Amino acid sequence: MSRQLQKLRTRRSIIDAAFSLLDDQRSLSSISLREVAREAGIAPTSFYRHFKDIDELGLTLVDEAGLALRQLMRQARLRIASGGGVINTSVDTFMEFISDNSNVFRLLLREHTGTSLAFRAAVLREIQHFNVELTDYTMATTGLSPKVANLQAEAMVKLVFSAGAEGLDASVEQKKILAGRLKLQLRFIANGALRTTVD
Amino acid sequence: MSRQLQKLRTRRSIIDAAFSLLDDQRSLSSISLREVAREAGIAPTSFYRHFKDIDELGLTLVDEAGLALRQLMRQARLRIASGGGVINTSVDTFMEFISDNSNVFRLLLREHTGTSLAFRAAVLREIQHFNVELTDYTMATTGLSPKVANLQAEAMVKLVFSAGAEGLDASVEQKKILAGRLKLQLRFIANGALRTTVD
DNA sequence: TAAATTAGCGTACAGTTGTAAGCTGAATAA
DNA sequence: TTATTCAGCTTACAACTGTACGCTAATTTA
Repeated sequence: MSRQLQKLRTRRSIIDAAFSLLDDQRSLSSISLREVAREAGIAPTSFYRHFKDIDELGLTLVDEAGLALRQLMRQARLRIASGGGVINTSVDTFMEFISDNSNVFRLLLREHTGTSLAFRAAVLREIQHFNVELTDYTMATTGLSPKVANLQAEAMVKLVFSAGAEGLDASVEQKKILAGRLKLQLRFIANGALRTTVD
Repeated sequence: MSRQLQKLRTRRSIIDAAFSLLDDQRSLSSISLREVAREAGIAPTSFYRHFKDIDELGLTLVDEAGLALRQLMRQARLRIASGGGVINTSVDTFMEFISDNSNVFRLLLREHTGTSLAFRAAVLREIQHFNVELTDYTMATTGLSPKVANLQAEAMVKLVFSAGAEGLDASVEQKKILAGRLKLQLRFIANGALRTTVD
């Protein structure tokens, strides 16, 4: 087998090993290099052939998680096009995502308020993507001013992420209730933004 | 000096030591018993005379942090009584709090999404206090239905905490901007809740 | 084919961790 | 006064950490 390909595969197995360790009891700052290496089936020192640090691996994981979320958004946009309502479709898509990729979302959630400045910044960048896209969408569909559209988008993204956090630990029925409540809260904001005078 | 008193003092110095270690780079799960003991000026094993675990200390810290926040709310209520608007006064009081007690708020924020189920539950209880009190207040002052009042309160608390998180890393000017934006977003919700039909 | 590169390994070390065991001296109780 | 209690200490140990160093074997290059 080609050397390059093998290296890529090992790298992937390190990344996968790390994700699998990030359950609801572990965070990036609490997994050790040796533990990741063990899970990936390599010697501790071999780790360094792929990443300078555990931190470099961490940033890679945040990037991958952000990418997965952005792909989710594209998917949601497709579903919106085929009817169902923006809020409904977006919330449902999002809730599906956190159920199917709980460790991925958990990583973003955890590191958003975590102990590493670099990780926090990386997660914030990903969230900013959401804010920008939702702001643009809002301006295009409602004609709200940039300022109001941005405030609305930011508030909505915060509520969605916050509900997602609750959803991680919730049962299926609880998630349904949660999604219903979230949709109403988002409508509050949408309706309120239309009628609130700014400045 | 009395033995009892001395024990209480040592206990306090352990708690204070722990809080002082919880800066923006450390969380409960990353501070060690030995480190806390070192900071408190006692031998590592003496720690056990006061707490069974590092976890027991952690729960104590969360309780103290929650208490501090509840005291803050009382203070805010007093200020509201003397005029200025509910949202304005509450946000300003809250922002002052996170500036003056950043490590206390950071603890709640961190453990809210942290790796310990017990800590997450403890923080959630504290947040629930906020939701309940704000729900009651909203029903009393606006006459909204319990359901809508609760949805509104929950959304508001989430936005406030989320803005608080951003405020921790922000400069004074940034905090002002943040507070202004938060106030507008809370008005969106307040206005929206009044006008959104539920069910 | 011969030489160079390199992914992965084994060994090793110093530093940290939690905590068990037992001692000491001072505050308290009798 | 004498006996008891107990907060805090010292010492000790096994488990774990990150990572430096040098070797091996196989792929890649010349």
